Amino acid sequence: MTMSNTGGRRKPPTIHDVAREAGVSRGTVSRVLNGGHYVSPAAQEAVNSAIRKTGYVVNRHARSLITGRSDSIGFLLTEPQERFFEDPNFNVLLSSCTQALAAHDIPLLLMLAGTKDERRRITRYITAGHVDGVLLVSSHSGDPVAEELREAGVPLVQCGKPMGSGAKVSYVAADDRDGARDMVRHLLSLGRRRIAMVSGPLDTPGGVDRLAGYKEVLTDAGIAIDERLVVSGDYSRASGEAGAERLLAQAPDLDAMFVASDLMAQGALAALARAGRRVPEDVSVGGFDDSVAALEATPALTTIRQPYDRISAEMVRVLLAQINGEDPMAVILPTELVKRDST
Amino acid sequence: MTMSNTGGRRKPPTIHDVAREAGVSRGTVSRVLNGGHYVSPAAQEAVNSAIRKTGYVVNRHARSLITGRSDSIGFLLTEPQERFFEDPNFNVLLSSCTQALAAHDIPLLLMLAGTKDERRRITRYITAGHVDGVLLVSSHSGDPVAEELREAGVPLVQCGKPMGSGAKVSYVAADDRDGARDMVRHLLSLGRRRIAMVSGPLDTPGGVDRLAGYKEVLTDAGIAIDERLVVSGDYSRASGEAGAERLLAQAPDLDAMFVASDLMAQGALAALARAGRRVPEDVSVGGFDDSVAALEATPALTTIRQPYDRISAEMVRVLLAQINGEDPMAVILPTELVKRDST
DNA sequence: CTGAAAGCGCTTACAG
DNA sequence: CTGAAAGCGCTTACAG
Repeated sequence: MTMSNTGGRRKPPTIHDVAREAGVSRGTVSRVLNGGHYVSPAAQEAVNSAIRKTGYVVNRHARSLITGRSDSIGFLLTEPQERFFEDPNFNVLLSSCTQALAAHDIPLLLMLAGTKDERRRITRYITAGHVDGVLLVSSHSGDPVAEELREAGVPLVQCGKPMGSGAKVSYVAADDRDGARDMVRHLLSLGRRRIAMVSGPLDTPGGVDRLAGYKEVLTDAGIAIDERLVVSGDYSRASGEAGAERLLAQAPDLDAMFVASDLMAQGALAALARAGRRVPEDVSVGGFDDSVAALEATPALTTIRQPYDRISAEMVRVLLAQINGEDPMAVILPTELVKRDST
Repeated sequence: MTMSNTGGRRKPPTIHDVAREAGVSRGTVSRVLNGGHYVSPAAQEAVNSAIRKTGYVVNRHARSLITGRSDSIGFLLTEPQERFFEDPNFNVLLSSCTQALAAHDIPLLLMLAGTKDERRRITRYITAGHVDGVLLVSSHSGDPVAEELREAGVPLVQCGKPMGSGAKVSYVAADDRDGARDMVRHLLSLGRRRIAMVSGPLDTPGGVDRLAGYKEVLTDAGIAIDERLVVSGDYSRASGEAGAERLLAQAPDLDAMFVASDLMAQGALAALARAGRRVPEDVSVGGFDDSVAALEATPALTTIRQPYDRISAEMVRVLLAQINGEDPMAVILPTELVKRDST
């Protein structure tokens, strides 16, 4: 028992050690490990106390070898990383997915596949069965990785509605269109009538749907859509700044701006400040996301909250269900208007 | 061969399939997989082409079961996550570590252990051998996890100099003290004489060392240290704002601020703007990190660049060496002054 | 240089 | 409810 442990790693106890300690067979130990079905209370008890005593932790490799499952999940980013890492939403998503999985004792493998080469390597790794399923963060349409994984039958859930074909892919998304509607209605309720919009990229669902919500509410209010009031950015801060500048040039009489992400709204705020427009006195500004960027902005941004904690939890739930044989499904979560100082 | 693949996952080829295809034994296949020693060129060739043909990918679980290695690395965060996720440096670190490991075909497991419970669970997981080594991001002194892992003999490298005991732990860090010296010298060269500092937390090495560099240069320049010119924050934006406000109250005649992180400097900039001080005309402001926060700031921040790409690469290199039996080592990387518009 | 064989630590029918 | 046994896919001495 008194093993000389000179810095090296001890050999961990195996199921065999537990069985000996508990006075049962390895099969019985395995049974209590896997749910305790068909095990007598006495054996159950003996095994549990032996596990505590030995400090036994299951060897996942041995288990995976036989079950054919890896008991791990991949978190895959298939686009240039800068975009995601710049975006505060990404952090929230990554950390809450990690936590949701931790609750199931499932480790998360982070996979970055920004280049073609990396995508090939990682697709191979995944299809070889090294993870049981994939949480995919990729907004653009026609992502080849998503398609390949789907064809290979890898359980998959996307964050955000996929643009592409109506293929049966699971996804979890906030209700972009409804969020946009809420924001524009709020702006209208403030008496604003020349409401501009900086949308997201129009090859992403968030870009398209938020713009659609904007147009819908204005039209319903009897306000004609003025194309000079609409520009689009790429969700980066810089593009929000450029977009706002363009709007100020095209439509100097604007009295509100709905910007499709908080980060872009930060940029818009900078452009407005430079142009000498006061926020919210002269121009009301609404963002989208309710990320830390909304609070960091000056003034603090009125925005549409995307429930990223719930999104992550649902992504994990849907993926786990799919791994267990359930069919794909889409989950749409409601957003919420958060009023702060910019409107 | 024409297996009906109704959406399910095909059973991947095994070493046995490759052996049959190549007309050799499984042992020989394994040998070429593991470096090709003691294999004839002909066999080598046959096996490689069989691998291509079958699309074989090694089953890591089977391999790990026998080698006793997991062929994966953990990236462990032992503090409340908000801190790290708010900090843009963290993203850079995480993504470049992932990439550095990908080059070795080693997957990275993300591990968040913000609470005591999680720390216990994860320590257990790690010491059970589920990862071969750990990249640890934890700045505070006396982190119990670091200590436990070290005692268990788990290969470990920390990001940043550990505060605690002079224990033999590997770490990789930027030269904080030297970076601080460069910044303060730069401020002096601009003619500034009432240079204030917002330091980091004084229970972190970055907090202590950057402050030491500041004091050293001033003293060398024959300027007495004025304690009213020194406050400390916790690296958050808010604490930078609060710190700058305190400085302005305590020492209204200050003509420069050296702020120990770009994020805090953003906050300081906001406080200065509110106080009506122009940057850099009235007050020169220097940051630290050269994170995206430096570029997002208005005006763009003069700062000290921490080479996070190199830091990550070195962390991975040192960890891999340690896994292969090498002794721990510390690596200190030089910083660089980046001049922008705030000084 | 190469094949046959043992064994890594676990799970799971199969008998009882 | 429980034990004995087979087998998951690989690596590695061991003979040749």
